[in-house]
Amino acid sequence: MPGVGFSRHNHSECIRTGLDAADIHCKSRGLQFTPIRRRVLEILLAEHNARGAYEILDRLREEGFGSQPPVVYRALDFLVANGFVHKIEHLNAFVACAEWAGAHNPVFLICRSCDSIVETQADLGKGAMGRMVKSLGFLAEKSVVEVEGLCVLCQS
Amino acid sequence: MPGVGFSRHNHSECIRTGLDAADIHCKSRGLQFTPIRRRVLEILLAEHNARGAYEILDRLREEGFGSQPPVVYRALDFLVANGFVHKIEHLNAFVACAEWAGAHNPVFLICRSCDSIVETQADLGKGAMGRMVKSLGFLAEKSVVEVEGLCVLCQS
DNA sequence: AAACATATGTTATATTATCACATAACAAAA
DNA sequence: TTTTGTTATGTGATAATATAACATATGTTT
Repeated sequence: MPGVGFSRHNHSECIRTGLDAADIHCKSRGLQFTPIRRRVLEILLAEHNARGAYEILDRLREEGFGSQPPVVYRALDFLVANGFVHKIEHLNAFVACAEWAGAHNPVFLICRSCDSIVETQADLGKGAMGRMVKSLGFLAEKSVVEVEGLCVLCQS
Repeated sequence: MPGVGFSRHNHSECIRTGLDAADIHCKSRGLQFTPIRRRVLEILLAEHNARGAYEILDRLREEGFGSQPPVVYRALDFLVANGFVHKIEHLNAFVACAEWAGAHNPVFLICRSCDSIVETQADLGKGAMGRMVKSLGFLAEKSVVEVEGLCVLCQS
């Protein structure tokens, strides 16, 4: 299992941290972190790669949760809306947030060989890109940055 | 019709330039710029916004071309592979290339109000982002940058 | 003209996502 | 604690996006 920064790490930490952060966030805002939502997040936290909605749905079905598409899409909508999960548009798939700290501008590095995904940060509002956007008078609200290529491990 | 840089411009120029560039490119490489391919590019060049594959297919059908999905997807595949058209992943839609000059690293600014799209350039390989990617040892091959927000005209 | 490669026509199907409506669980107010 | 309103889930149907597979046609090279 490739990991954070495409390197080895104590992955059980990732899982616990992710679930705990969601727990706290929901509690503090009166949101319901229900079993389905928790389980979907847990499934996504299990590995640093993206999974399709129907792949997750299969898991839910096996485990006795509902088996219809809305079940998983609702949970994903909730998790995405609250920043626990991101959608990788390029793959029509979902990945657990790995940089759960404050507002962020995620950048995803997607390895086309092993499918692992690393989430990093980059404020596009700064630098050349920011100036260019500003010069066009565009008001940026949300950005999707997905870089496809080969991770360290897959280059050899 | 909002235009290049979300501003007024002689749009017929955009269309002619786009078609001519494709013509030349194909001729020089022995590629077939067939009626279907030309027409799909023309449809996309008609406005600076993205269109779904099935919307284009409807047009083709009305005009007497084939009416099945592969017809449009094949043409789009060809146009995307040759850089005349880009796919906007966030919208599952396609837009004509507006920066037809050399290899490029397109950045799309998508207005969520009027749906117009501006394509600009930004080499992510440079600056903070580039250093970060490099430090992870990631070999970037292709990038998708899509910024959603409000264009100048729609902010008032 | 023959052989090959490329493009199109067409049927079917896969994959991703949403709608609509009934029921259930939870939360706040009376 | 019942009522009331809101939020979440169950479920069937369908919409929207995309590809597989195979036959036919067109274009290109020899």
